[in-house]
Amino acid sequence: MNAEMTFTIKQTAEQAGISVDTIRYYEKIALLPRADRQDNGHRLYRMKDIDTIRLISCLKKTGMPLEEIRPFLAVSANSDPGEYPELVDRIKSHREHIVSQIASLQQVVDFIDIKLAEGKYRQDCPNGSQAGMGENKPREPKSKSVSPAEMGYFPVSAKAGKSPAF
Amino acid sequence: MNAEMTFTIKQTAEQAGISVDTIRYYEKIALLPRADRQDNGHRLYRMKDIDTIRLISCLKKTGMPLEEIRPFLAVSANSDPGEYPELVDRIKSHREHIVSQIASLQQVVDFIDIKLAEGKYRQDCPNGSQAGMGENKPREPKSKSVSPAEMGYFPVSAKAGKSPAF
DNA sequence: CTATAACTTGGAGTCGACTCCAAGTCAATG
DNA sequence: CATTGACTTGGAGTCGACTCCAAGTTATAG
Repeated sequence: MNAEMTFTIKQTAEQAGISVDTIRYYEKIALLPRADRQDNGHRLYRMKDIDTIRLISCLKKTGMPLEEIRPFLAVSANSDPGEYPELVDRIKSHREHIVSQIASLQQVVDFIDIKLAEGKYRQDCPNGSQAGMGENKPREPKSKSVSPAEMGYFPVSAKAGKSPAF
Repeated sequence: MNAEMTFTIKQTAEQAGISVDTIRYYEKIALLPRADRQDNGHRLYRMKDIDTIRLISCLKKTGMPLEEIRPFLAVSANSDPGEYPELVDRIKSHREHIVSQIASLQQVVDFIDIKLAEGKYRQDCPNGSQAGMGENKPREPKSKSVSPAEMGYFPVSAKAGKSPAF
């Protein structure tokens, strides 16, 4: 129950798994708020700052560009999304984006599995936006089968061709 | 069915959902093999080329850098992964990468849901149980993939409090 | 015959996200 | 007191992945 544990930029970088330069860069572009400084001018971080950096790393891993991460942090900082309906909308929309990304990734996994299983390749990985799939948590969704042709940028015979046996 | 349908670069770009410049760029960096040319020098594409480009787009969406996509295409082109055990290993490893990415994304979705549901934030997406594994050294040169140390997402236990578990 | 459109090429420019550097400050150490 | 090390700053450089441009060719339309 110590008062408040604090960290140097180096310790913070280690804990969050990113470089000190990156932390300074995030502050520079104001993705992170200006960190408190000690008397000697050194940056001082607290657990919540590390959590924020971790959140950034996590979102980045989902392929979200830094600019899109901003609204998440704004909400995060305020702990009150209800007050920012616009941000909430953006977040909800990004949630949908992520959900479809999950579907897309799952298809790639299926694709790989099929290829590896039968020693053949070729056949596209259905891309894109799919209509309305719900949420759910594919914990270990073994084979869910490559989805049927749905969306598609255009009405193409693309899906035609050789189907991977099965 | 006609023998072999062919497409111009523009049609190909439209079908694959990327720009013609990007197709030329991929050829320039040899991610795509040099396309056949017509008598007038124009590039000529076939369905399989479009499939390949779609595969690239799909893998890109999973956050894979172009250089890592190469081996996939090599296997794809040969339609015989069995002959390239090394490539198969890389692909398997990328499969794992994708699976963990899915977990990561699901984490973010859960995070958002919790956030939106209770109007509070804070609680990271973290590397939660990183009690005692070696941290990734900052000296890590060029590796952006998910280090094993980076994956320890909390299960949606975030409900109750916000006290970081350590 | 010219204009337009669709392509070709090599190369330059852009953008996001770092990553590195030089010069300086400050605290502790030999 | 000189050195070492961890930090500070502003700014330059890098890298991946495009994106745009100028100059040229070829095919078709008016």
